[in-house]
Amino acid sequence: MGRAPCCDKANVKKGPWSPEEDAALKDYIEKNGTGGNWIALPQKIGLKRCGKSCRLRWLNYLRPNIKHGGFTEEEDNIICGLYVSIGSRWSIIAAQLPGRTDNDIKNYWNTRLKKKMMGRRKQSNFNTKETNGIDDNSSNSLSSSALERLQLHMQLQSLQNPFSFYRNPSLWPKLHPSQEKMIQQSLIDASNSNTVVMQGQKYEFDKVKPTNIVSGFLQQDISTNMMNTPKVENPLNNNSVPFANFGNNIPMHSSSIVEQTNNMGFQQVCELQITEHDNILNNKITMSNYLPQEEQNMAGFDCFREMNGSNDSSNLIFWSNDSDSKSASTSSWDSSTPPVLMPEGMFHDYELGYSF
DNA sequence: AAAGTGAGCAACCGCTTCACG
DNA sequence: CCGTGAAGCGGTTGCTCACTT
Repeated sequence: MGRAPCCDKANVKKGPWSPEEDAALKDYIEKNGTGGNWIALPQKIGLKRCGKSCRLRWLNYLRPNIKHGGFTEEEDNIICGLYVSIGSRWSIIAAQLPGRTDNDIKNYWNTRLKKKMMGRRKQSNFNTKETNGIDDNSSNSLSSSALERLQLHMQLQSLQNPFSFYRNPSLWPKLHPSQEKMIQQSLIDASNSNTVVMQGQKYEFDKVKPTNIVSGFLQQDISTNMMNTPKVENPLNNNSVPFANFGNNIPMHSSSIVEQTNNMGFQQVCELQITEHDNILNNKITMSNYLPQEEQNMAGFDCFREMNGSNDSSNLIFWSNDSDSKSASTSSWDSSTPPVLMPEGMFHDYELGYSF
């Protein structure tokens, strides 16, 4: 016995909207608003449509200032970056792209952007697949989304061979042996050099440095586990980061994804995401870099959580501070307080970052 | 020219979350 | 605190159209 339907399914029209229906809905809402009740709306207008259908049509198509198609490279970068970071939370991603709807972004990702990304992945992954003998089916326990993000992350990691947590298994969640093998192979691949060039800068692996723990994250002493601290040979662009907040400690990344991905190439953004993951997993930053506070407890690295085979976030050592789990739904497009990436709040969780 | 195929996208479905009495 | 209805959300479906065989 399921719940009652929201409308009389027999008497509502389904399928594509006609121009007349569009005009009626648009005209009514522009004059009277939604009245806070979508279910009652079609009756008032005289439309034989479900209220949910009206809402969807308005939000995704009729609403003013909606953009369709023609995604820019910058938008690609933002979507890519946020997808790797927070997964398929389309409403949150859409909130960072004015004029874009979650449905549009979802479709765009599923039909084009993912292929673009995976295309790079496949190309560069061809050789390592030949030699490492790891069966793709070994990761069946992961959801496709989580696996996809993990693969993207790892592949991009091995592409650029950066310093990262992959050399530091003690910080990992518990994995299935096959998953562990898969990741460790990536480490081997990445271990040939102690120098890496990222975003036009050369980084060099250096001695281990202790780092403070950021509030809300790992409650263990990671000083002995910390990854080698990258040495920045060329100064970062001071215009992009409020360095004054950190004294001599300079975080690897600058402000928000939105700001940072401007003028970046696709690959560069993905590199950035690797760095972001590394920083988070090394407890240097928190999700506040991406999400408003109320989102942070929700938007974890679900792929790792899934790998751990549990929804219990307490099982992950780097996943804590579960006190407030307000829903993501406050982030919807038509919310009165849409979430935005707030540059001024970006760094409040930093305590120490990378040092020269 | 017709049939087959696949990409793109609008819309739907059903579950979750929120708000309110 | 609980129950209920509405809104929000993400996954999925199915239609259309362009391209290929």
